[in-house]
Amino acid sequence: MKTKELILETAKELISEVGYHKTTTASLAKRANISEGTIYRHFESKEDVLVHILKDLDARYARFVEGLLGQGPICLVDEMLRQHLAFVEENSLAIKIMLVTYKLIDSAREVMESVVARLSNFFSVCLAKENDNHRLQDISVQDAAHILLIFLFALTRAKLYWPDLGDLTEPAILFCRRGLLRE
Amino acid sequence: MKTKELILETAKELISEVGYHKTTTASLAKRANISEGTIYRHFESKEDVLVHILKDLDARYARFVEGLLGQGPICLVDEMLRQHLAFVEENSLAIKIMLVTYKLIDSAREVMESVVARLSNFFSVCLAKENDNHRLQDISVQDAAHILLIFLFALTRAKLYWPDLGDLTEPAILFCRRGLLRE
Amino acid sequence: MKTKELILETAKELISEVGYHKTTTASLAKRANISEGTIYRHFESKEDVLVHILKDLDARYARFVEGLLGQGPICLVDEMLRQHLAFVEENSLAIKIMLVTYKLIDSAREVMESVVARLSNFFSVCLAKENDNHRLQDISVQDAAHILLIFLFALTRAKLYWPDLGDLTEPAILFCRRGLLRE
Amino acid sequence: MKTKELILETAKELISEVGYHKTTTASLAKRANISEGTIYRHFESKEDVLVHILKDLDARYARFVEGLLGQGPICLVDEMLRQHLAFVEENSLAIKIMLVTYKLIDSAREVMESVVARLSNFFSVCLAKENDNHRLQDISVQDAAHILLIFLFALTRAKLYWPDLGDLTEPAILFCRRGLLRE
DNA sequence: TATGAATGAGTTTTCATTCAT
DNA sequence: GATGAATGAAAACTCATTCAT
Repeated sequence: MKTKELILETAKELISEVGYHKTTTASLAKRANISEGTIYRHFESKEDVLVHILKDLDARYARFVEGLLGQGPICLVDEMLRQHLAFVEENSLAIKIMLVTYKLIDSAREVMESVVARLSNFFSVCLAKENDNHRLQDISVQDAAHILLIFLFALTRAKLYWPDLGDLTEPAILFCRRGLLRE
Repeated sequence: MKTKELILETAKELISEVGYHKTTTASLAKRANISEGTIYRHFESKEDVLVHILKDLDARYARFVEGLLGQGPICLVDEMLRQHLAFVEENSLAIKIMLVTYKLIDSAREVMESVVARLSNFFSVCLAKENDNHRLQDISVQDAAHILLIFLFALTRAKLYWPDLGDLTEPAILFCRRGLLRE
Repeated sequence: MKTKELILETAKELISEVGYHKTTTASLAKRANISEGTIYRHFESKEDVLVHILKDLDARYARFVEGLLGQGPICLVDEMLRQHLAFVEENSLAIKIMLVTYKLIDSAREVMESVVARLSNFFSVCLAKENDNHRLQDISVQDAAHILLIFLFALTRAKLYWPDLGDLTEPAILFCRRGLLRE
Repeated sequence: MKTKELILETAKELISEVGYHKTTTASLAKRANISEGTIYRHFESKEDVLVHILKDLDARYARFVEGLLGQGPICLVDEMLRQHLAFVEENSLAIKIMLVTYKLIDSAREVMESVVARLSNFFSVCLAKENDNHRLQDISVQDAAHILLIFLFALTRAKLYWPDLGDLTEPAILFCRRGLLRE
């Protein structure tokens, strides 16, 4: 693994464990078995490390959504949620970081907004299709997209932060179908 | 206003605006028009200020839930969500603080867990009643409670952090009723 | 007890227990059940409290020496040491304070010097008498006085700080007599 | 000189001059011509600097005693005192610090106790030999060891803090021999 | 590229002292 | 005389960043 990647991976672990402010450049260097100075050979600042982690997440998510949309016309609520939660699982560390930093650090907020915009747009597209098929309950596509959006974040947080609640995926999918779609 | 309350109110503003770590005792003192030393006459440490804010929120929430449960046998999903969101509005600053600190500061996590336990218990009680009346869809009371729990937090976050999404209260209530209850 | 005395007595306890720097005006006020401001009604500063304690000790010691010298021509080494150690016991707190502060606080050093001068002079007078009676070993009166002086301080410290060593009074007196006097 | 040693040497000077509490990290850094932060690269805390000074003294003293005991069976009171006072002269700063801090700072007390234990044990061994040769006056070995112990500390303090008294080494040795040993 | 010692501005915290009541 | 809240200067300590090697 290249040094730069090593720093990023280590930072992901550390920040998701203890938070951005409690992750010091000293602790990061120690955990990665490099010197503090080396961090600054690869990144402009501590915040820059964070930005790289989040920008990378944003890019992965962009590819993920592209992949989903390219799969064809099928775009069911079930599938959408299931796949998203799989994405969450694969990118849990970076997502954890995004969710706790976007209110605290400006550069993180921008990335969060980009992800949210992409996600929101994706849901709108999918739900518009369902609406065309008259499968949507009487709710505006936009409201439905927003509700789906925040509900997905809720599930994400449940998965990442409250694993004690158990795996809510299946009942949640059922709940969403009933809540949004006609039989 | 007593100095102690002044400090707490100012801290609520400041922390909810810029976060706990960026709120320094110096900035807090300046905003409250007191000296830094005065903070330490009333609180043991900076973290103690945070704990007071959150413990106070926990107490308010306990009273709120007690009030709801005391209102009588009526305990509909509609009402539950509406009242909770009103509570959120009235305590928006402290709730914002709780939501961004509970993953970062141990003492905040404890308060969060207390609030969640109370809320979860409340939802279980309410949904058990709906279940007795055979109004609950085929979903376990516990799963339903958990889903309601995380969805309420999602709505709270939407209200506090993403006001651009507009007021989702009514569509969200409809969504929940459809998702959880029979006609 | 007058407030001023109460403060002095409490300060003696506290300073001899934890030292001058760790004795804060807040802890002193709390232990004495008065307010911090009250200390400043009776003393100019925290150091002034210390000075009063030590000046008082100095005065007591002056009276003590006067008493000894007034007792008549008898002035044996035995008696001198025994009486001094009794004085130490009666004024243990203030002496403890003097012994740990005289190197650290200027005003304390002055008092210590006064006590030492008085003590040294007293020993010189006594030993000069012994010398006139040809009871002193071949050692100058001054050297003998100095040795007695530092040995007395050593015994004092042993009594106050190393009680585990047991009561060394009697063997110490024997040691001194053998060391300084002819049979 | 390495920075760590520079800090230790400077701290020795400063603390022995003005005391531990009046030695601030700022004054230490200034005197050593380094920044305050540098102190904390080499030591965990201000107290840790003190502990290093005292632990180092303890180690030196251990080596010194080992050296003395290894010199062979000769172990006369004269020699013992003379050598110890030479040790005091060579380590005057650290010893000064130990003598004024051991009542005030817990970690210093521990080191003092270690030194005292070593010293006490050493004196017991030596005096037991003198006793075997029937050279000891009628005094228990333990009492004699304790008296020698406190008398040595008295001489140490005289040397370090009351140089005005002149060099008492020779009369003090004579005094001890007469006080403890038979002709 | 990598190091790691050094920096210094910034942070929390302490505490003797003051002063309006 | 007594109070105790408020002060502010100074203390210990932290940490992102730099730079000579």
